[in-house]
Amino acid sequence: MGDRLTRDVVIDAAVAIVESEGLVALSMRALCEKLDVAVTSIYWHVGNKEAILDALVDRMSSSIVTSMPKGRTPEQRIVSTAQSILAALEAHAGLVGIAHQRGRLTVVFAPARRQLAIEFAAAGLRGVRLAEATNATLHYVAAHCITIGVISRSPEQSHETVDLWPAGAPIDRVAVRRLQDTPDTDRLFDVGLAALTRGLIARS
Amino acid sequence: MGDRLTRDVVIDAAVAIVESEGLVALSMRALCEKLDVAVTSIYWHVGNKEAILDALVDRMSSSIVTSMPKGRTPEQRIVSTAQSILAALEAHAGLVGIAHQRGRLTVVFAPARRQLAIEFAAAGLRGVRLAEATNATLHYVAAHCITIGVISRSPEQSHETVDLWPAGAPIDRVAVRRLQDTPDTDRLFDVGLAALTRGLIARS
DNA sequence: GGGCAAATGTAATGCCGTTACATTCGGTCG
DNA sequence: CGACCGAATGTAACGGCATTACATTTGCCC
Repeated sequence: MGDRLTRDVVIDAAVAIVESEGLVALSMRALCEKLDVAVTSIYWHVGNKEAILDALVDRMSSSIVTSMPKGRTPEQRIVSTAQSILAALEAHAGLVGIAHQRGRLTVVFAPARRQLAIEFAAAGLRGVRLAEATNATLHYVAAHCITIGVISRSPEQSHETVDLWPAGAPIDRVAVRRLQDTPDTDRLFDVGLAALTRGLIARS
Repeated sequence: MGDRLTRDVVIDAAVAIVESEGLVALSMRALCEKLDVAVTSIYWHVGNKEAILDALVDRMSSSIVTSMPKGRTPEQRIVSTAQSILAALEAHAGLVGIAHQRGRLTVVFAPARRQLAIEFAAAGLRGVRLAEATNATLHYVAAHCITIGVISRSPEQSHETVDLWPAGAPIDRVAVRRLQDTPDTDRLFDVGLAALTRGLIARS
């Protein structure tokens, strides 16, 4: 009975719910039930569900630390940085979409953006090209995260296979087989990232 | 009074709602109100809201036509194909996310996937590398579409500017200024796409 | 102890998807 | 023609959601 409700307590409970049952399970009712408190108390302390989501994004933002990039060449360090961002974001997969919706992903990315820009500069890029390369890389990572998040929220994928190569096609059998089954998304990310940085660094 | 309700009529109305007021406005109640019919009639003819969404995705799938790729080099044709997919999907921006959730985006992409694979093959790629390049490019386009869709559904962006370069930084002033303000997403897509294809085609 | 604001609770409103049940309509068959 | 039966539609609810008007309690200060 001595325990007074605090904004922090509410946010803690929200984090707990999201991390154990996912973002969809986060409702005001579930929250007040977990806290054994009336709904209105939450509104008193936090205000809104929007405010709760904002607070969750804040928590995520501050808990994300991007490790130092590894590698000898700028290209390696760029890839390393992007991968470390991805790893950091994947730990809070459900929240990335929300953070993005509120334009907060930019803030979360700030250190990584700085790091990437330095590495692209070290690779010889300047001015507009430097800025565009940095932003394109960040956009690549962000888009991948959000896409994965959207996938993970859906219950079952249909996976209907479409036969692309009925007749004798101008593509070898190995490629055809690989094109049929659904690809590994992580692998896809790495392949794309490597190609993207290579293409960005290369002279126009 | 002679007009009997049909599945097609329901789907038509659903399309109309989505195209005029967006996907969020599509509720069973809004639908039956537009049709001047009881809710249960919709359930009788279509079944579910899930079924309605599926039907919408089907409509989108069949209405998407990817134009012939333009350009002389394979690289140009790959970029052209990806851009034409993007344009086709952006016409139905709201539905892309749903299609993706149900794994239907793969089906929608089928012709484009074929086209891309042929062009990558023309660029000299074979086997696993060919398949991976194709999938990575498609994933790039899809992820961008979904990301844009997520953005467009949010009311207002925060756009809080983070000052990245307080002290004398190893980056030129032009780049810094460009890195400060929020970039144009379409431009970002094009820059990334060009670099991605260049990097994918280049020898390992 | 009185008063006052902070904190919490009760109970409602209006959305949403969905469904149990009653009703009407249209055609077929005796 | 009229009974019948299933297809089609309507009524009215259920449970869940976010939110809020209003009453009530609690804790603290004077």
